[in-house]
Amino acid sequence: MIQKPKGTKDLLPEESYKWQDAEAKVKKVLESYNFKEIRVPVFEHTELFQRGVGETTDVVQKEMYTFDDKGGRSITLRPEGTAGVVRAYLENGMGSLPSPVKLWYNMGMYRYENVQKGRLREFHQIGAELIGSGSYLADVDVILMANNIFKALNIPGIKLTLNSIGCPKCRAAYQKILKEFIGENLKDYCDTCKTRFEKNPLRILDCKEKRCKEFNQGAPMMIDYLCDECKEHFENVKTMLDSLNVKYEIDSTIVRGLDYYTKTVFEFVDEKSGLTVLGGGRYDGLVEEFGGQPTPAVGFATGVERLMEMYKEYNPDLGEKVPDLYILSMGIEENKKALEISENLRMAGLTVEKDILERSFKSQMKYADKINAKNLLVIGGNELQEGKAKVKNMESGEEKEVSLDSKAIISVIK
RNA sequence: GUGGAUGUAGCGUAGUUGGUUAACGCGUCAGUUUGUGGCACUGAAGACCGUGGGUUCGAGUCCCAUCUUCCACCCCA
Repeated sequence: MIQKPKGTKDLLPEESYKWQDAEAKVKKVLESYNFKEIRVPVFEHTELFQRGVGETTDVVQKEMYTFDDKGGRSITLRPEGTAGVVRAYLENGMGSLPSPVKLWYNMGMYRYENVQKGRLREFHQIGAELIGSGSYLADVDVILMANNIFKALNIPGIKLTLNSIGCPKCRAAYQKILKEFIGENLKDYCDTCKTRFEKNPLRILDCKEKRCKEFNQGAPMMIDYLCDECKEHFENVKTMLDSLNVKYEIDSTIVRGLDYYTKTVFEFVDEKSGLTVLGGGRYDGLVEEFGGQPTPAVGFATGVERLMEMYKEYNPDLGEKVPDLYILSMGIEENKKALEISENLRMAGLTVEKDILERSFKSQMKYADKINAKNLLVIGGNELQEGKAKVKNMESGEEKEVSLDSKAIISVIK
C-alpha cells in the first residue's frame, strides 16, 4: 500500500467544501481592497529563495525541497510566496502598472520540517503583497485587511502583535550595540545563539533557553534604537491603529524568520494554541535585491490549514451542498425520460442525481434519502403514460403533481 | 536534526500469560413477495493485524529495523 508522503494531507470532499467557503470569504475581503489574484510557479530557481528569503535563515538552510532537474538546474519548491511574487512583478514589468500594485495569492508551500500540530510539509498560504508604497498608510491598510479576514471568518481570540526591526542602516548600528551587550557572556550562551551571534544577532533575543533568557535581561531592544525615519514610520502606524481602535501589543521579540523584512513586522496569534496564524511585514529592500528599481512593499501570509482549524471550531454548522433532486426511474423508456429531464435541469443550474446503477425501486429510495436529496421525482410506467408525475419534498414528505416537463419541474423545486 | 508515544476491515474499537477458520459497532451493498426513504430484522462484501526481518513447533500478541501519525525542542503559516 502506497501512502502519502510525510507531512501531506488529502483534502476530502467533506473538508473541501468548508475550505471553499472560507476561501470565498477571504477573497471577498482581499478584493474589497482591490487586490488582484496572482499565481506563480510551484518551483523556482533555488537562487531566488537564497537571495530573497536569506541565506542564513532556517527556511533556506534546512527546510527547502531542492533538487537538480534533468538539465542540471538547481530547482526549489517554493517555501513561501513573496519571493516568487516579487520575481513575477519584475519579470512582467508590473512596475509600470499604476502604483501601488496589489496582489494576492492562495498557493501550496513546501517546507521540509518535522511534522507537528499545525505544521505540515505541504501547506497552503493565502497572502497579499502591496508593492510600491513606502507610506505607513500601506502598513495600516495591510494590517486592517488581515484583521478583516478574521472578522469575515468569525474567528475570535486573535491577538495582533507589532514590532519594528528598522532599516538596514539603523539595524546595523543596533546589532553592534547588541553584540557589545552580549560581549563576554557569549561563551555561556547556547550553541544556536553562538551561531546566531554571527548570522542574525536579533534572533538571540528570541531564544527560549533559560540561560540565554537570563543573559538577555536588560538587553537593548531594536525598537529603542530605530533611526528617526523608522521611528516616525512606526509611530504613525501605531497612531493610526489607535485611532481606529485596533488593539495590538508591541512585542519587541518578533523578528520574523525571513531576512527580507524591514521596519514594521506583525503577527496575528491564536491565543488559545499560541500559533501564529498570520504573519507579515514590510520588505522595502526586496525588489531592489532582485534587480528592480528601489521599491518599498508590505505584505502578509496566513496559513490556510491553521486558519481552517479555527474557522471550523467557531463555525460548526457549515452545511454541505445537497442535490436539488433525485430522479427515480426503472425501465428503458423511463430511463430515457429521466435522462432528458435531468440533463435539462442540470443545464438550468440544478444539482440532479439519478440512477446509474440500475437499482431496485427501494434501493433508489434509500439512496435518495442518504444523499439528502431535497426532492424526489418518480418516473414509472404510469407517469410516462399520463405525462404527469409527483415531486416529493423529502424533508416534509409533501407531494406536488406536475406535468413531466423540465420547466414545470423546475418551478416546483424552486 | 534530537527526544517521547502510536499503528488491527472505510471509520471507531476488542483481541486474556504467544496456540486452531482475527471479533464487535458504525458505514457500504442486497433482501424482508410485485411503485415511495429515515426504524427494525436478515444476509453479504470488506483486514496479507503499517512494512521488512528475527525468536518459536506456532506471533496481531515477544525482539530488531524501518515507515506513518501524534506530541515536545528548533523554526514558522
